[in-house]
Amino acid sequence: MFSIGELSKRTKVKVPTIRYYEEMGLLAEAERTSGNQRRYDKAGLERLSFIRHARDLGFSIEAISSLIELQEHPDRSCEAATDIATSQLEEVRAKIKRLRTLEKELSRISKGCDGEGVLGDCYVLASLADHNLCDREH
Amino acid sequence: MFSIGELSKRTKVKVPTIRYYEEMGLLAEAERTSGNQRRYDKAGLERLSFIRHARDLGFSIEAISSLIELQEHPDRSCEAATDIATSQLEEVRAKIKRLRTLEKELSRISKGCDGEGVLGDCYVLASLADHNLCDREH
DNA sequence: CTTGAACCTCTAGTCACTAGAGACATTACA
DNA sequence: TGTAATGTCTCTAGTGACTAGAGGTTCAAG
Repeated sequence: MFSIGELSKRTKVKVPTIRYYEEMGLLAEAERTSGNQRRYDKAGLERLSFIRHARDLGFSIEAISSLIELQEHPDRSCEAATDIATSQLEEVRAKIKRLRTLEKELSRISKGCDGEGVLGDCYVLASLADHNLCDREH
Repeated sequence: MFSIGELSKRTKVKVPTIRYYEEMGLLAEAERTSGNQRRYDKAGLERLSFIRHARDLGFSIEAISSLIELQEHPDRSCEAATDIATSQLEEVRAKIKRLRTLEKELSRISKGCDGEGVLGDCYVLASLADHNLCDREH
């Protein structure tokens, strides 16, 4: 059994974040010492590692909740879990696509201005003021 | 002179968002009718278009504030504006990089599981539980 | 047995909005 | 001119996923 600080060190999840996850129902309520401090075991560590890993991959708290619920029924079909992962993948791909468009636009804007002139003629500001100067929609 | 709703239609920025921008100091306080309703002119429209466009490109409210301040001194060097745009571009590139890593990882996880088995053997859940199953850091 | 670090709960703040309540203003039409 | 519908006003609270801080308690080392 170890303390919340120890759990924090091992998982690299900050202490207040662990308490937050408990409040959100991602982590079961921890056992307590007689002095009301949380104590964790290996199961708690594994659960939090799972959450941390999923968060790193961009899964929302809600999605993680669903995944955890699924974990608790190992006999069921794993279609639902695969669905969640796939839709997360789609979201990531959509974000990448959008960011690539922005990248092109921003790089065009940055390049258009060498930073040496005066703001009155600045291409950065002009581009932002006038959408028509853009190559494409975004 | 036109109303906030009209301005909203023309810029595609929602009415409460316009009021929010005013509160945040991005938009000057609008003139009012005798009945206390906001009225805008061409200058207000242009200013809001600028803000909208910059937000679309992912600039933070704070960055936009700086850009607007710069706009008000057309005699100064445009280096600062270029800096803001460039750092925004760097942020976007960093995000893309990170998301690409996630994409690879998620696609590996999704592919590992055809959704036909049972949760107890689900590769999606196993991958999330055990970081060691990952190809690389993320 | 004392000290100091770690822990507890609770509230409030972050960002960029969004939603809703309840009251007042404007506009279109009869 | 009357009225009904739509628009607008302010204010408060909620979103997601935390983070920061106050003020108090408990633990572990020496």
